[in-house]
Amino acid sequence: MNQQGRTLAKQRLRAWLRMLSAQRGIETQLRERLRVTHDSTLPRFDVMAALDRYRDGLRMSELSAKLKVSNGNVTGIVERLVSEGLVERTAVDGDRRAMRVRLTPEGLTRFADMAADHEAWVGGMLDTLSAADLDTLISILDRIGDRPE
Amino acid sequence: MNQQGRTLAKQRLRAWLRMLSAQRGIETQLRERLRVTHDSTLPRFDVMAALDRYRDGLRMSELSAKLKVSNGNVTGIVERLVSEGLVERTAVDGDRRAMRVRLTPEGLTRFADMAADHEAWVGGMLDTLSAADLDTLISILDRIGDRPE
DNA sequence: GTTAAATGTTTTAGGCTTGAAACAAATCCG
DNA sequence: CGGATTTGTTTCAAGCCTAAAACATTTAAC
Repeated sequence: MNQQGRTLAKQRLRAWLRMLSAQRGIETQLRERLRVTHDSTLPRFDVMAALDRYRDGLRMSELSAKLKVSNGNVTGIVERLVSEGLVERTAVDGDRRAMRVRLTPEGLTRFADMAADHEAWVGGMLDTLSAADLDTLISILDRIGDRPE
Repeated sequence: MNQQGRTLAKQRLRAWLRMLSAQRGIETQLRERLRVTHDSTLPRFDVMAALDRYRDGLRMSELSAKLKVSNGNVTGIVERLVSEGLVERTAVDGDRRAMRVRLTPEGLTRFADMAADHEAWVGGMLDTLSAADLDTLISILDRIGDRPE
């Protein structure tokens, strides 16, 4: 490999490490604030956000696909949300294997509260970026080919 | 808040969600490949990368600070690396509370192998980005203020 | 219709992660 | 000095996460 290729590879690695660092910093903040302010966690927030967007509910497998996490993982998180009364599971008629999950009325209002804070927190952490920066960032991120093969 | 502020906040949220999505996609790939090719994990790789950079070793607390994870977390990961013979812990003289952790010779060569693959994998996933994109991305990420208060 | 394959979900085993509590050693301070 | 605080690390309880196995149900293929 030539010099240019080597340098480019190093630069890509550097970019990845910065992404990782920024992401961890932001997540640490969000996790902490969600815990203190709403006695909740990021994974629960993520599940509720998906269900808030799909008000008719989602199947377990749709949920794990949206969130890009394993099926078994979602099972546990939903279980806790159900026991907190924020989410409910109903049978899907026509397919006795599947479960439909959706927010309860309580879950809906609780999520609205959390989402408002969440948006403000993220906004605060990214407030050093201009509208142009944000557009640029999004367009670059969208071009990352992180799919297998 | 005016229309512009609202839109900007939404755009920031959108940028954050893209970061998260790209990051998860890349991590999923790296985790899988590290597992299949080197029978290892990302957290172990991260610890070894830090120790590879600081050949004289690091204290447990320095290690957790570099990696931005909790102390207790590092304890467990180092424990497994020690049992695999890739890392060793020695007393710090002058302070009987502290431990110095470093790669073993075996750990050093094993890490070199993994790091080469890792760099190539990351390079492959970011190969749609030009040198200019990478510079832009890094400069934007570096301006994110993810520190508390 | 019966068997075989595929699909949807949960369970399991093991590892990662955190925040808080526990412990030990070092330092501060009267 | 001797007690109080701080510092470095581990332990603990709980939750998150994955891959693989197990299970139930549905669909496909004879």
